[in-house]
Amino acid sequence: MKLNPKKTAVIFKAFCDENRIKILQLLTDGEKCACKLLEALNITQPTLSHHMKILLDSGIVNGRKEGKWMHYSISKEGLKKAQEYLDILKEKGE
Amino acid sequence: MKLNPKKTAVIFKAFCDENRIKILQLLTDGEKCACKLLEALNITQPTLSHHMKILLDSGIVNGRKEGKWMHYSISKEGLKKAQEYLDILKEKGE
DNA sequence: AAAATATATTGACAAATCTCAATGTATGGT
DNA sequence: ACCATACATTGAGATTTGTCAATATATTTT
Repeated sequence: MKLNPKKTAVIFKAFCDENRIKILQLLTDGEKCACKLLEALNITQPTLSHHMKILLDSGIVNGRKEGKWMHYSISKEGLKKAQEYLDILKEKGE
Repeated sequence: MKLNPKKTAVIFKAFCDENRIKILQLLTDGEKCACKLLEALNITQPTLSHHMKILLDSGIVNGRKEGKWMHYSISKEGLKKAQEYLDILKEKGE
């Protein structure tokens, strides 16, 4: 198997920033709205919004809008895909 | 389990640059010296050296010096650790 | 319709990252 | 000792990224 370098980099951008790791960690105990995440982090609302966009683009996080609220949760499929990509790097290509 | 945000980000920096993905992909079929990697990539030697340092720091790549040559290979332990970190993000914290 | 709330977008700035040319450091060969 | 080779380091420029204040949009409430 072969990875698309550009696409792969986009996926793993989810994990290469300190605040995004914190966000993902907060989401491990279930779906949370942006306002809850904001409370737990020492960043401003636009900064959170910026990180959430990157996380959505990576496919590691899902978003669901409900009224005024944006609910975010970890995408198991996204995580699974990321792990599969790491598996590909383990494969010995003959 | 809890992740250290800073350390985790350092590990995953290995995968969030296009050229580093290409490098990792080249290493999937076994150990290679820097000169071979350089041939295969459209970057200068200092740029390669820069990326290899990041890859070594991440623990995803091992380095072995033999005479004039630097041999790089994928660290299975490093990859395993990265996958374990992704597993932690899957865990539902009650 | 006006006000309030939750989030996104824009624009600006600072810091980090990527890249290269030039130079430095080992190591091996002559 | 000198030269060549393989790689690392330094320094500089360009791009990207992270951050914030200000503003915009969407939704609910009054």
